[in-house]
Amino acid sequence: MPEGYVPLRKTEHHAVLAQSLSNNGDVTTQRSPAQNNTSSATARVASQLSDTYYVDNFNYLIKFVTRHYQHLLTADELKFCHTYDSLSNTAQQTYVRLASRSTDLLRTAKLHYPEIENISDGINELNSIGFVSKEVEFSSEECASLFTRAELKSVLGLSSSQFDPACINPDAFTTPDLFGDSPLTRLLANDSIIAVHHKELIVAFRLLFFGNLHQDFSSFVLRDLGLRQYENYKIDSDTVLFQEREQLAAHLHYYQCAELFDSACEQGIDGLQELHTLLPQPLQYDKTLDRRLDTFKNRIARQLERLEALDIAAQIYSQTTRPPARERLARIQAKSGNTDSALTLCKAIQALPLDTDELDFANTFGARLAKKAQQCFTSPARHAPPESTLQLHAGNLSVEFSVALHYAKTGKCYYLENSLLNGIFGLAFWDIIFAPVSGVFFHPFQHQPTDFYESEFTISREQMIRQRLQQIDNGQLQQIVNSHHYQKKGLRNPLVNWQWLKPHTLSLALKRIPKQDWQAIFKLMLSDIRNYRSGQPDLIYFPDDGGYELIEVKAPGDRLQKNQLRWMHFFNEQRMSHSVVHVEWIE
DNA sequence: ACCGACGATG
DNA sequence: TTCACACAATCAA
DNA sequence: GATTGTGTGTCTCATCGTCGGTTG
Ligand SMILES: [Mn+2]
Ligand SMILES: [Mn+2]
Repeated sequence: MPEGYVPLRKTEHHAVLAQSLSNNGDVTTQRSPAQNNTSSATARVASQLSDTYYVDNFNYLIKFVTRHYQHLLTADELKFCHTYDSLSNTAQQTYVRLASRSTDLLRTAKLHYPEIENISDGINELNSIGFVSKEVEFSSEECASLFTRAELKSVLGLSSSQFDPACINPDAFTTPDLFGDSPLTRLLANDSIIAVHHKELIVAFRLLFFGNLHQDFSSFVLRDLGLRQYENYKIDSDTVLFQEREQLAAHLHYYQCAELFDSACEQGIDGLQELHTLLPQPLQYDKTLDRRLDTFKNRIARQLERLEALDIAAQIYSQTTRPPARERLARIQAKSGNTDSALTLCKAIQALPLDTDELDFANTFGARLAKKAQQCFTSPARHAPPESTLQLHAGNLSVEFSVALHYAKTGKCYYLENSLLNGIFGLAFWDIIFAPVSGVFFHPFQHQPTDFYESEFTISREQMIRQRLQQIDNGQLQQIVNSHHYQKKGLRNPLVNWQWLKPHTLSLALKRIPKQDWQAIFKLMLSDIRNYRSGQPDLIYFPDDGGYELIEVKAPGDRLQKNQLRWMHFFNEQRMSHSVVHVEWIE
């Protein structure tokens, strides 16, 4: 099943090793990132949280939504905020603790909060105003998930090793045994079940505050512990993320649909089609909603393609503009023998491409289609990068490191892939990325402006970008990069990977690569950050004789990817030294 | 007894 | 809760 | 050669306790 992947988390955390290869041929491995940094941004680390931190954070959120969004809140939501405010400290503590648990049903015996003086007082108070229920009805499935397998086995008398909680008889928990006790009363002999209410309101509040649902209260904690440090950008208090209630409702609605994706996949074509009809309507004034909906529609349609429901997929693709919708549509048309409309679509993409990827597709795919159909189609010639072959002994190292080691004999060579150009771009334009453009910073936990990958990013900052390119022309690049590297070290930036960027490598790159080349690189990246932040060559090589070369390493059987070819094409046009090295293993 | 996944925590 | 890359399988001419 | 799907390394904040399964 291609979609619906199971994300697996690695608990074993391998220390990240940054290998730098010098021309004595020795391989130095450095542990990173530096914990005892002396620079300004990393000065504050490992602070302690106050003992009321979680209530403080919750109160902050409540205050934020009532202050900024009072007019958008429903009567229920307002009442919730008001009631919460009137609670005793103990009840507030208790509610925040309970609401931060992942399930709605909880066992009181499993609650251990030593900082709450008397948690049963808190629960009683919450019960009286309806924030929790002490009397709960629950299904046998819910009951099974509340207790451990050992507990269930012992109380149900099913000691079999093949015990499956999924097929417990619905009445099993309530059926009295010989002594007149039901399994449930035994499970609850020294325990009780409570239900936590109104958690869905907190979800809505999170959306109002963060603008998304993948961030939560841990953002506060991680910041306050100094584990995630954000740039101190100016938050735009004039613009507000949501104007209308229908907007909030639509986003919440979307997130509910997104959760259904996996099960819809399992239900096949009908399930996916049903899910598509379930989606909220877009709103003209909400571009974020458009983006979320279009991305999701593309995902549904892509899965329908896999199930060979091409017509339905095509219909959904044609409802969105977001790439790769037009690419997929053209492929479907070509596949179903509709060469003419596929070609027309390719020409439309060529005329008004929405991004680089789409344009490259139209050029290559259109040319191939036209050739087959013997029609006329114009597309730029493809660049064939200089290639060479290197014979190496197979060892423990990856191909990239093996080649780097080879080049280290005659210079310095680093395996940095996207980290180098991205990192220098991020440092060179740091202040512009975090510039106070209106409506791009809404809360203190953003690592990038909301429009970072949009085409408006460049337009909204045109003046600043022009100035920066001029400064680079005046020879100030090295100074700008170095000062940002020093001042901002450890702060989050969408393009800067601090562990891989060592000052030595930075200064070498800035010294060896001329400013005209940097200007061209930056202009290119600014033209489409999303598509040009990847595909950069594996290695950068600084020969002892001077100069530099960007090298993409290819093991036997591996070939250039689309985005890698794009960069090679650019290097060629800019007359920057580049090549592809094919490795042949010997012995 | 050991492990890996997972939730809770600050 | 990826994301970007390498790699393998498949199909078509 | 083109396309697609799958696997892998790297990246998440780090650590502790529990659960459930496998191994001895
Ligand atoms: Mn690579
Ligand atoms: Mn490579």
